[in-house]
Amino acid sequence: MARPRQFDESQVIETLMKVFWEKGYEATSMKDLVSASGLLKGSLYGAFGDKHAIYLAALRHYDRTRIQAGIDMLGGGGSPRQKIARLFDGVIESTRRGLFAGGCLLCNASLEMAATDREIKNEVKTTIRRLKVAIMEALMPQMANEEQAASLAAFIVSAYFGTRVLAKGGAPAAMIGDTRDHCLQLLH
Amino acid sequence: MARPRQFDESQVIETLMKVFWEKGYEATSMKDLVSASGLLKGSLYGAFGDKHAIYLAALRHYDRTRIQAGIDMLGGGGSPRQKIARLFDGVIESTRRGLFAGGCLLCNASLEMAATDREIKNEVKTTIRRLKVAIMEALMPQMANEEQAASLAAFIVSAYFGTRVLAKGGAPAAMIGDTRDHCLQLLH
DNA sequence: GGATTTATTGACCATTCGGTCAAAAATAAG
DNA sequence: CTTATTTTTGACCGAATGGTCAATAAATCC
Repeated sequence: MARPRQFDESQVIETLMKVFWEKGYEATSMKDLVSASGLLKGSLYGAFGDKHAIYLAALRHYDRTRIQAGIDMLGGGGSPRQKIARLFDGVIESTRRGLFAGGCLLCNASLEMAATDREIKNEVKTTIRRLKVAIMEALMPQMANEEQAASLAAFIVSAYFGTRVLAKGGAPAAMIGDTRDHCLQLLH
Repeated sequence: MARPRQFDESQVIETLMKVFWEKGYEATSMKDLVSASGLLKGSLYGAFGDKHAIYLAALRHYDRTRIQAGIDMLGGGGSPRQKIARLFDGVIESTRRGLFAGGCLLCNASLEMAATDREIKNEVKTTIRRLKVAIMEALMPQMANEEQAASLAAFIVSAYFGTRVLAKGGAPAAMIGDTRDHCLQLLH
């Protein structure tokens, strides 16, 4: 009954996300998004809405893919200690290789946007909670009770986010390794 | 022999810094800087250079004042444990009161600018090292050797930066308290 | 007071910004 | 084929962007 979309929405949002991921919200122009996606402005507005809506969609896509990948890693086999180690090893690995400069989109969004943008802040808050709960569940086998797990999980999220700041700030990979080691030390 | 400046440079840079601190680099316009400082564009360019140079000057001012204030706190009396506790209590305090939304300018700069701006990255890297060394020295009395102190300091910087991300992302103050407690736990 | 030097001022610049819209094109239903 | 519906397209918009500059003003030195 009508003309169909000539692109795959989820494929396009993956591309758009990467632009925001690398450059941040303000430094990304609609022109950047247009040329990265291959679509024209009108199509982007038609499919996703304005720049802000695209950013929000990108952030949700990041949650559904990258954060979920981290959570999946936590769900795999091994001791709590091994699971948490895997989380940090991902950062160390990508710092050593130094290919992609985006860091963590969730952290980027938290610092660039959350203070002035309620909608983004809510999204960030929700995703942080999701990650914390997943870490908590990974820890449970070794914990005396839920409160203990929750508080250690909060701590690990902090340390993890801290490594993302350090990594982007050009700190040596050894600092991230040190952080990892001390976190694991808290798991006996 | 010539007309003198009609403003106090260091007073103006304090004001300019606060604008970048709250809004970030890209979201801050020259108009913002003009109206915050009370100066006109030409005077700003004459005294500090272009927008990028002003940002760099602001970052250095942040190092000289706010980071130095943190370092001074570490230098005061008390056990290593008490000194580190003070560092985190500052974040918890300001999170609870929730007055100023800027978070930590050093973290903001690291995530917004360091990946794409070599000059900013160098400044960030230097300041992070300065902070790490200060923490290290605060820890020394309780450490077996310098390497141990260095690695624990790296870890504390990570956790500390992590709390700045969490705080801006709207995480509850309790999460920051949990982070603090687990850090202190590593100091006997 | 005249000369010299620097700071201030505000008009001005080209470019880019995010966003809109009417016309054209493509599809499916009748 | 006609009609109805939606997407695509690219020209277009006003506003805001970072930055420049010539004219003016204020100070010091001789």
